[in-house]
Parts: sequence; C-alpha cells; structure tokens
Amino acid sequence: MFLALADPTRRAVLDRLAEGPASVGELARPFAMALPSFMKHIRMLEESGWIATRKQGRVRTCTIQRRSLAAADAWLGRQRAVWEARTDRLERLVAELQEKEERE
Amino acid sequence: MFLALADPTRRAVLDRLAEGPASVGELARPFAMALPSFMKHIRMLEESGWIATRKQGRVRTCTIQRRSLAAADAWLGRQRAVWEARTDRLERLVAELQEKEERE
DNA sequence: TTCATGATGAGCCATTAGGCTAAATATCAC
DNA sequence: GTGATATTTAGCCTAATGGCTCATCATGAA
Repeated sequence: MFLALADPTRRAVLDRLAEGPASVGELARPFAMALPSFMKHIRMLEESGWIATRKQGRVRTCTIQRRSLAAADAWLGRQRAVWEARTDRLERLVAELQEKEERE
Repeated sequence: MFLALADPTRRAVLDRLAEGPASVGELARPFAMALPSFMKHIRMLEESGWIATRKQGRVRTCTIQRRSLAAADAWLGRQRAVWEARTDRLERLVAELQEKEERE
C-alpha cells in the first residue's frame, strides 16, 4: 500500500486522478516512458487498491479509490496518536518535576 | 520517504519508537533477523528522515523524528483536499441539475 | 475491408531491496 | 589486558522494481 506511493510516477498519477477519472493513454501522456512500462504502474496502483479501472471499447478508464487514502491516513493517524500521547506524558512529567522544584 | 513505510519491519520499528527512544539491539530483538540485515533498515529509516540516531559508547540510540510524519501527512492531506474539492464541485453540480429539473 | 489507435503480452536488462555469514571494531566490566 | 557485548563492515545471493523493445489484439473510423 505504501509501496505504491514510493514511486514518483505513481504519486503523480494519483495527483492527476484526484481531479477526476482519466484513460490510461491520457494519464501516460506527461511521462517520457513507453506505454508498457507505464501500464505496470497502473496495474500496481490497481492491485494495491489505490485506483479502480474499467475498460469500455479499447479505452481503459481509471478512477481513484478513496478507501486507500483512508487506510494510509489511518496508519499515520495511529502513529501520530501514540507520539502525541507520549509527548503529553512527558509534558505532565516535566510539569510535575517543576512544581516539586518550586516547592523546595 | 514513503519507500521507508513500504516495509513491515520498518513500520514496526516506527511503531515501537513512537513510544520512546530505544537502542538498535533492543529494537532488533523482536525480529528473527540477523543484526546486519536489521541495521540496513535502521540506516534507511535514518536516511529517509524518519528517525535520528546517536551513538554513545557502544550503544546507538534511535529516536523518532516528528518532521517526517508531518511530511507524509502533508502529501495525503493535499490528496484528500483535491479529492474533496472535486467531490464538492460534483455535489454542487448535481444540486444545480436537480433544481433545474424541478423548475421544469 | 483496411487502417489507425489504445492497450497488452512476452521477455530482456540493470539496479535495488532485503536477507545471509564471517570477520572487524569499539566499549565496558573485571 | 581479557573477555563479553553492541554494533559495524564487507561481500554474497535471490527476487523484485522499473525501464525497454517488438509483436499482438481489439475496436473505431473511413
């Protein structure tokens, strides 16, 4: 899931898709890359759940999937939560120590 | 940056470090992995800015870096923002169309 | 039908990732 | 100074990544 975000091409594709669906060819245009290479990125984005694709005629249309964004967010969110909880504990500890010092 | 999150070992290390600093050996203990292998993960986490390390005597202590979390958040945040802006536009568009229909 | 176009399949290649072992280094504790 | 402890270096191995070309397939347009 994060692996998909590790590549700049794929992040750019997601950036583009956030604005709305697009065909493979359309998505590929900005990149100096052979189509088969580009397709690997598309497939990987689909397999990792970041996008969904549907083929009508000879055109395959890609749509971003909100769900993955939520999943990635969740991990970072948990991370932030623990970090902040710890920070809070530290702050309380420091506060207590200071109080104690003042009383002495 | 996201590449560092792509590996479960490294995510686990970050999970652990969110609770507070730890030495390399301490961090490595839960993993069935040779130390040199583990060190590669540590180095990668450091190079990608997720952690900072400092060596005193023979012990290297690792600390999580808040900054990276913020950076990762930023990307996802931007992504969400565009997505939601677009959703809003679509909702407005739908609303307008419905109004128009009702008037007809 | 024939041709152009959008997407794919197959397979090659160089680099990187992620694991290992064996040996070296640097402290710390006696 | 000897031995145990905590890393670290060097180098090897396999599989996966990310790129390429060339050949194919399927569909839309003339």
